[in-house]
Amino acid sequence: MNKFYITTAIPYVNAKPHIGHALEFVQADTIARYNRIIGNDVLFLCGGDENAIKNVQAAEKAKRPIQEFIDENTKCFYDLSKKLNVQFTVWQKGSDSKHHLSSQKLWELCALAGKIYKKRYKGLYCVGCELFYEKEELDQNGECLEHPGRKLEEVEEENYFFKLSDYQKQLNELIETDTIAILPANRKKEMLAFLKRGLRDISVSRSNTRAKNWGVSVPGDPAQKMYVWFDALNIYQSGIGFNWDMDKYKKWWPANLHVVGKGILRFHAIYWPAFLLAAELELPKKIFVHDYLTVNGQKMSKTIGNIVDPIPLINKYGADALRYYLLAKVSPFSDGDFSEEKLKQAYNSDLANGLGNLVARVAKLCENSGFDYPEKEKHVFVKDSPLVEYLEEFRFDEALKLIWYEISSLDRTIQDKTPWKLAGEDLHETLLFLVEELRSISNELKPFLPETAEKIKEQFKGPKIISQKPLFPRIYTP
RNA sequence: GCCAGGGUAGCUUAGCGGUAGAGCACAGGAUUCAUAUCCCUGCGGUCGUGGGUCCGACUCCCACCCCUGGUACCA
Repeated sequence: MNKFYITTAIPYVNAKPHIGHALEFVQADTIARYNRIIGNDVLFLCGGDENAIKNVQAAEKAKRPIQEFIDENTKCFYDLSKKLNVQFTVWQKGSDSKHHLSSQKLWELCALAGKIYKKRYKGLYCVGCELFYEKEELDQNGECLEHPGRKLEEVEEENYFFKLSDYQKQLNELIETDTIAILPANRKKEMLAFLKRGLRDISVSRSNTRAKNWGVSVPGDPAQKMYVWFDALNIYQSGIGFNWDMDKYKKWWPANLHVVGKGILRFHAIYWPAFLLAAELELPKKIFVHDYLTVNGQKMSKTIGNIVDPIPLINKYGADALRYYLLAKVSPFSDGDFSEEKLKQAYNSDLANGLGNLVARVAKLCENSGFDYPEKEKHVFVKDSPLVEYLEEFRFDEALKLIWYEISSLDRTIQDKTPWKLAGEDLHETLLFLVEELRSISNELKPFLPETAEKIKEQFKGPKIISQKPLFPRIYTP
């Protein structure tokens, strides 16, 4: 049995989850479930990036105590995962003291290796945003886009820096040779292009004042907090015991797969491996980079007010319906679009008329026949089969297309054999074939639509098969 | 600005030198085991725009337009 350690990105908890988070959860869960089915020992981690300054700002805006605000938002993400049947094994909070100690250990290892040093940093600071900006990021008046009319201050601060520049050659080699594999290939090229331009050292700490005294303290310097990414990435290690249960850590590290959105690839492909190299720890094996969801062709944004909350959709259509949409109708390697209209369409044509109707008609035929259908075990994830290849390449859309082709083939077979006109051995043989095919389909659906797969399995396990209420009742109203 | 990827029927997309394929949606027909379902047939494309190469281009070359991402110490 091989171990398989998979992570999603650690969501920011400054706001409630949206449908984009659901996309990543479901993609990663499908990979995790697939690995469990083929017999791997799986650990599936998510958590909350709770130490970012933006969380503090969001809490202040909401006039709430920080910890309370964060705990509440974190719970929303956790609840979403539950509602989507996403089976995380570990949920690591960034505000957890174990995580703090673990991150301090990582820092100490980097410092011990001589890769962290102190330097004065001078930059243009926007008090409104509480962020530093580069000159190129500002408008023609030299003011930040969010706060026009407000002058930026030149702030000088002493920070700790990480010697990222030492790792350019090594990282290039690691990515080039797929020692750290980045999928799809154009994302790998993007990172190689980034490396080619040369790496600068990065600041990895903030003054307590600037961090609003929130976050992980720098070891040996209580006046400074860690740069959020330094500790956020380390959630992948702190969640599995780094510096608090080393046996557990040794069992699971390194990560076999990080699932991330395209916007945070650099942190995972460049910074994270560099920190680990400095600390002389092992490196993640693979990074799967998905794109984003638009809504009705528009980018989701608070300003436009088109953020889609997945919870009501799950309540209305069911977790598997949303899972189906996100996996089958969104291309994993390019931006996909979401609208409730499209979800409803996919629900009615593919789930209600397709899978659901097929299940209903076969069940009724079996019930009417009065025959027995003894259960047989069958493996569907056969090495080198197209379905497995699609799964290994994260082509969930193609994988489901394949399964839906089988569904419509079965419908055609039924049409062709007209079992309602048959009797005796002819009928039994035909129905046995249909039942076996349906059992295969339910097995194949397990990583994608776990609840539905289970229902079909139960209904068709035999020996007696009877009709039950529809899996996906058709939806007529808007 | 520069770099990478993309623009194919209403929607999602396959094809990447030899008279455009699929699914959904839509229209008609047939059937009744089934969730007004399923099955069959049909409708629907000057393949982003303008040039060029070639006997022949969605497919190769050039220019331009639009979309997405990257272009670091914001996430």
